[in-house]
Amino acid sequence: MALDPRTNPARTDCEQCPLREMKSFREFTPGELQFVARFKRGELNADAGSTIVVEGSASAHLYTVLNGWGFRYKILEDGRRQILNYVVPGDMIGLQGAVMKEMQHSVEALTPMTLCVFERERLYSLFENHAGLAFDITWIASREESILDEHLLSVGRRTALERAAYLLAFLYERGRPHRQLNNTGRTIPVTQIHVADTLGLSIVHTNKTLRKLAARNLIRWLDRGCEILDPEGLAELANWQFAEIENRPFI
Amino acid sequence: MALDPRTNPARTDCEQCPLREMKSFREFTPGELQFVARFKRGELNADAGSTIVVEGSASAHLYTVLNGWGFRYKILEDGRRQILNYVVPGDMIGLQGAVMKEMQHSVEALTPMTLCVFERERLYSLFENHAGLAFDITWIASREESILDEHLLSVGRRTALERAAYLLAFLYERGRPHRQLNNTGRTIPVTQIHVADTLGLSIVHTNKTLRKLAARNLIRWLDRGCEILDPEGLAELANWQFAEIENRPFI
DNA sequence: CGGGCTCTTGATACGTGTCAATGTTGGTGG
DNA sequence: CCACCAACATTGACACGTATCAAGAGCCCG
Repeated sequence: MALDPRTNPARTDCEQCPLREMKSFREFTPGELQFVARFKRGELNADAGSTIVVEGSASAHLYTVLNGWGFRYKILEDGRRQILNYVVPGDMIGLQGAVMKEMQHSVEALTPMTLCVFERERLYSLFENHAGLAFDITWIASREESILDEHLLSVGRRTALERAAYLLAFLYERGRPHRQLNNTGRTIPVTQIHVADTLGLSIVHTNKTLRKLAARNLIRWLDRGCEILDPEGLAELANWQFAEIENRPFI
Repeated sequence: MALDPRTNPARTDCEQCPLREMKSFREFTPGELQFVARFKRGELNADAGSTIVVEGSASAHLYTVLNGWGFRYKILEDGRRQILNYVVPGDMIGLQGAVMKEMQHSVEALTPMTLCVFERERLYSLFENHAGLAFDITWIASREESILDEHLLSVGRRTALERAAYLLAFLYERGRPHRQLNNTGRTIPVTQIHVADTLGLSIVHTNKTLRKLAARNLIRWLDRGCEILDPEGLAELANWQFAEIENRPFI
C-alpha cells in the first residue's frame, strides 16, 4: 500500500519531458519552460495499487502525471467508495490541496505511475510570474469541473447500460495520451470493481451490464482490463459526444 | 423564459458592493478593487425561472451573483435533467465558457437574481495584472470541484434518505450569504422537482423521502420551499461534515 | 372560474442490490 | 513443481428500493 518514496531529482530538465513532444499538448515559451523546470522538485514512482494522496491530509506537493493510470475517489465511513475521475499523463493532481487546506479526496495508482513533483508553496509565485501558466491551471481546473458535471449527469440520470457505455467511451478517450506514450492497445486497466465504484452500481449488476455491452460487440473483457472495440458505438448508446481537445495545456 | 435584458451600467462602483461588507468574504486591496471596477461591465436582473446561461452557447460574459438563488444543470436529449449545483451570492457563473469555447451546462434562476456582469475577454488581463485575483479564481474553481466530488459521492453511493439529508444540509450551509443579505429565514427556495433532479430520483420517491425527513422533524416542507429545522441532524444522518469557510474570495 | 403547477398517496412494475456458490487466474511458499 | 490462497469474474435466486402509473387535493394567477 505504501508508495515508492524514491524521488529522482536527477532528470529535472523539463526540456526532455516526454509529454512535451506529444501533439495533444501545447508548447511552452522558453521562459515558461525555465520556470517550470525550477518549479519541479523531482519525480516519483508509484507502484500499481499504491496510494498517492490521502483524503484529509495536507500534502506539500502538487503532481503532474508523466505516465500511468490512476483514479481519484472518496469513501464514506462504512466503506462505500465512489470513484470521481481518472488521471492519465498530463493530468494534475493535488490542486485542491494546494489551494485549500487539505485534500478532500484520495488518489490511487491503477498501474505503475511516474509523477512529476512540484512544490506546493511555490504555486503562488507561478501566478505572480507567469500569467499564461496561471491561466492554464485555471483551464485545467475548469475542465475537471466539466468532466465531473458529465459524470454527475451520468450517475444521476443515465441507466446502468448507458452509464457503463459512457464511462468506457470516456475512458477510451482519456486514455489517448497513455496510448501514445506507451504504444499500447485500446485496453483500459480497470477491474469491474472500479467500474462499479465509478458508476454507483453493485459489482454483480456491473458484471451483468458489461456482459450486455460485450454481447453487442462494443467491448471485450480481459483479465483485469477492458478492451474497447467500438468507441463510437459506446458513445452513441450513451448519447454522449467525444470532445477532442488539441493543444491542451499542462504544467 | 427570456431574461430581463436591462443592464445597469450606472452603479459600477464596486466600493458599495453589498458583498464586500459581509464577513464571509475576503477584502480587496485598493488596486484590486479598482481593477475589478473596470472589469465590471454592468448589472443584470433576472426573473425567477429565467435562463441565464444556455448549454452550448459561447457567452461573452462572466457573472458573479450579487443576490438571489440559481442552479446549474445539464439535460439529456430525451429531457432527463440533472441539477449539478446551486449558486448563491458571491458565486461565479460562466468560468467554463470563459476558459473553454462554450458552456457545457445551463443556469437558471430560482428566485429573482441580480448578477454582476464581467467582460469575458478581459479575464486574461486579470491574470496578467493581478495574481491575487487570478489565484482567487483558481480557488473558486477548485472549490466548485470539491463540491461536485461530494455530490458525486452522494448520488453514487448514498441512499435516497441520506442523499436528501445531505443535499438539504448542504443547501442550508450554502444559503448563508443569501440569508445574511436578505435577512430571510432558513428556507430554501426549491420545489421537490429540483430536489429530485439533484438527487437523481423520481419526483414521487423524492416526495416520500422528504416526508420521512419531515416525520423526523429535520425539515418542514412549505409551499415551494423547504424549511430547515435541524441542519446538524441532517448532516449527521448523511454522514457529512459542514465545512465552514471564512474570508472566502470572490470577484 | 378555470387551468396550471405543485404536492400527496396508493398500487404495481421493474431495475438493481444482496446472497450464495463456482470457476478462473496468477502469485507464493513449501 | 505443486498446493494453496487471494483477487477477480460469473451466474442464478431472491429481496428490496425506486420508478411508473394513476388519481386527487390545494393553491395561485389570469
